[in-house]
Amino acid sequence: MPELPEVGTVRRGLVPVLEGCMIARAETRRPDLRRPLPERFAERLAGARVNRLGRRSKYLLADLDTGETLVVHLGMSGRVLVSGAALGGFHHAHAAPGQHDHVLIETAAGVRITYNDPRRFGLMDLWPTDRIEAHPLLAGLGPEPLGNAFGPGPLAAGLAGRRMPVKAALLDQRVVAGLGNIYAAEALHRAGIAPWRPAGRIAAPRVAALAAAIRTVLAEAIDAGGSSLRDYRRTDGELGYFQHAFRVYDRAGQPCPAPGCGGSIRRTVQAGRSTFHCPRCQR
DNA sequence: ATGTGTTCCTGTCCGC
DNA sequence: TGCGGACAGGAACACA
Repeated sequence: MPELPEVGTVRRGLVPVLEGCMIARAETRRPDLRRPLPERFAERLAGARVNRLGRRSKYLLADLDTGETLVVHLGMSGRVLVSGAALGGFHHAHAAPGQHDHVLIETAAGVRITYNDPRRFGLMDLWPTDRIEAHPLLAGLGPEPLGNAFGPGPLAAGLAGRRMPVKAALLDQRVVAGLGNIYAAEALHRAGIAPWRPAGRIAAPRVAALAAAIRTVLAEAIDAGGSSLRDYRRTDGELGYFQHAFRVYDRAGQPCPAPGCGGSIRRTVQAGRSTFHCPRCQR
């Protein structure tokens, strides 16, 4: 579910209530998500101050003053909701946890952060902050698409020699970190590249256009607060609205929005994932 | 080494 | 209305 813009939006919502704040209490309502939660997870969080809340690819990273970093991935259906902020000294009661509320974190200021994940494809881990780049899930990640380490050159290098469809290559987090099914399809449409084209067989100018399209579509989606289809919500429970700006994703049979194109959006399946594209203007 | 298929889990939607 | 099957923002893993 959440790709880079959604995780970035969650981070934006959490920064004001978490960064610089103390975790007063944590509660795990089951022992595992996709994999077991860390040993003594709640105890290791309680009393810790959050020095900084960052994001790497689709991971949230909360640096604690205990020397550990809390690593959170939302999987397909993970949500983070903020509630119960103390306003003017008035603390209102927290709602009873719901069925898929798996982890609760409460700050010293009376804010509750609820991690909800029906499918439990998400994960949480604790890892030494000074070695966070060596975390097994982070070590192999490619460049951040919005950072200086990404551009036409790095993208071309990541795609070079690969015969798999470029759409599948964009989902490989080693090539570029943070793209998922929506934004890979949207970036390819903006760049006019067909999703089944072999990744290593795209001319340099078109790879450059793709790198630019990746950056712009992600930046626009972040501005829109991400895309809400089914599960995703912002931390205040509101919807993102970038789904209204989709040009191909989930638009099978609808007209291609490219000016003067007149094509019709098609849905196909690649590597087990739905792909949407316009056969007319994507080559 | 690369690339594809399967799997984890729950919820929703659609056709019969 | 019930039931089965397809499908869903991810990605690790087993395999050809």
